[in-house]
Amino acid sequence: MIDLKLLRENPAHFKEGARLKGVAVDIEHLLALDARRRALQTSRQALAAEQGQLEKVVGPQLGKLSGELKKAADEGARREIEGQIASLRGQPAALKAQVQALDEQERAIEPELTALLLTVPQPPDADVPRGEGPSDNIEAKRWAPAGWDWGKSFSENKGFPAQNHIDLCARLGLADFPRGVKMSGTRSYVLAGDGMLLHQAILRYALDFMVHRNGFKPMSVPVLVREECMVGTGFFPAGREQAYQIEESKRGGGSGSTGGSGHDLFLTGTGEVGLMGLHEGEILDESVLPLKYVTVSTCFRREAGAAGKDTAGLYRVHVFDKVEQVIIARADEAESRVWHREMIGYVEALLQSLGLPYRLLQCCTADLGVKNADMIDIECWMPGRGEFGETHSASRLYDYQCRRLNMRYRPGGEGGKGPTAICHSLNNTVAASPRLMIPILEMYQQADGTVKVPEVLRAYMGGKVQIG
RNA sequence: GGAGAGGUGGCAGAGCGGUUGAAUGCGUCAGACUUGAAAUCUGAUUAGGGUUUCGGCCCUACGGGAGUUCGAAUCUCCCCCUCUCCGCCA
Repeated sequence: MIDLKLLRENPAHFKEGARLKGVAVDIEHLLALDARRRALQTSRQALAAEQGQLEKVVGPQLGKLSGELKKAADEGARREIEGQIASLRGQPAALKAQVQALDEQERAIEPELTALLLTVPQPPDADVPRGEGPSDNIEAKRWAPAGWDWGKSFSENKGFPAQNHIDLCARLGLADFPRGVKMSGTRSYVLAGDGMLLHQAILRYALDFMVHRNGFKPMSVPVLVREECMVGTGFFPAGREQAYQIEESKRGGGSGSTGGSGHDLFLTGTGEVGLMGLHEGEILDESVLPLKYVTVSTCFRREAGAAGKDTAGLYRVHVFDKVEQVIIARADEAESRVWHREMIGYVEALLQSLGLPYRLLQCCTADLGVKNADMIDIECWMPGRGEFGETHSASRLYDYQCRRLNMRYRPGGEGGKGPTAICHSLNNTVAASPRLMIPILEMYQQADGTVKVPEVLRAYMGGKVQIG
């Protein structure tokens, strides 16, 4: 969520940002709603103050009068006092009605304003290249292990033609697609034998890599979360159709403590949701920043709108596992930029240790998504596809996500004074599998159809050197 | 699944119809004392928002929502959450 105050001060900046991202949002209307709400607020508050004053005066008088009423003997005095009470009661009541009327008007605006505000995208940073779509993304760097020549094809490099991972999986019994589909429908799979072991080896290696070499704190977080968590992390409302929804609200039942919940739950599409949700609504001590978290979690994606795309194999699936890194930092642009580079660096080191050719892709404005000020994708070379495939995505969000989550800290350290500040957040994939199995299987295949196990993974596969 | 208890400031914990944004303790910060520290004493210490002549002024919030009342942290209803006991169970 963007800062409404900044929007008021500089609407043009946000209009231009939305335009660059190709997001349609009526900012003029938002500003009008905001202005109207503030006008209502101002007059409401003035009336409420007056009402409060009056109540303080009238209250005790009422108490006194009702005491006198009890004691009053004759009918005449009684009626006199009752009249006074009635008129006293009428005074604040009239104001209260006015306040309520204004309240109602304000409440009528609120949902629309909030909904609109949530859809205003974070403007791209000035140094993000402008573009219309993925084709305008810019390759920023390319790396390959010794012996790999980008100028040559796979078979020229290796001396034999590449099989794609689907064939390799079938031949080596690493994955069973028909049975996956039988149980769970399209985009489902079963990993078997060494395929399952390789999958687990990747995840565990990546987790250890972040924990032991880069000082991240390993966490296990929920993958089944409430709507607020999805909205807070910025995946809703824009990506609502991508998430699986568990309709607990429709089950009813549930009395008291253990019973069913009245709220729907959602399966998360990335560990980022659970990690960022951890400190929702908290005011953190500045000394704990930056928080560096890593999780390995199962990710669920409906892949709505991707019908017919990448239907075969392990590339685009509904359920996968991912090691994800997240950093929650001080509100400082320069610091955010440094962490962004760091987080990309960790992944580069990981991929280099795996010997996988990759490139960094500077995403253009149109490809950033609503949350990001900047995003760098990392793509691994996938010989079976004959092209790069996205395996990582490193996002820099400034305070966009933390504002939604109401995640703050108090600058100035030492118990702190002064106003709170909203944290900055960043995230990046560490390893998503089975997708990362694709470049591994395809790059490590040998002429005889077997697959070498990357050296760094062998310890995680019981010392196995070769599959098949 | 059954039965009960409870959700108050950074934490613990009072308040149970008005002057309580909230006692008290702990923590934290500032000052005093001290060579320094500890101990002690004094003071400060919720957040969000509106408005501002930038000195302030004001509104909102005691899990969330609705209600009763002239007035609600306090009473009623619904929801969410936590805990205890029994049952079941990876």
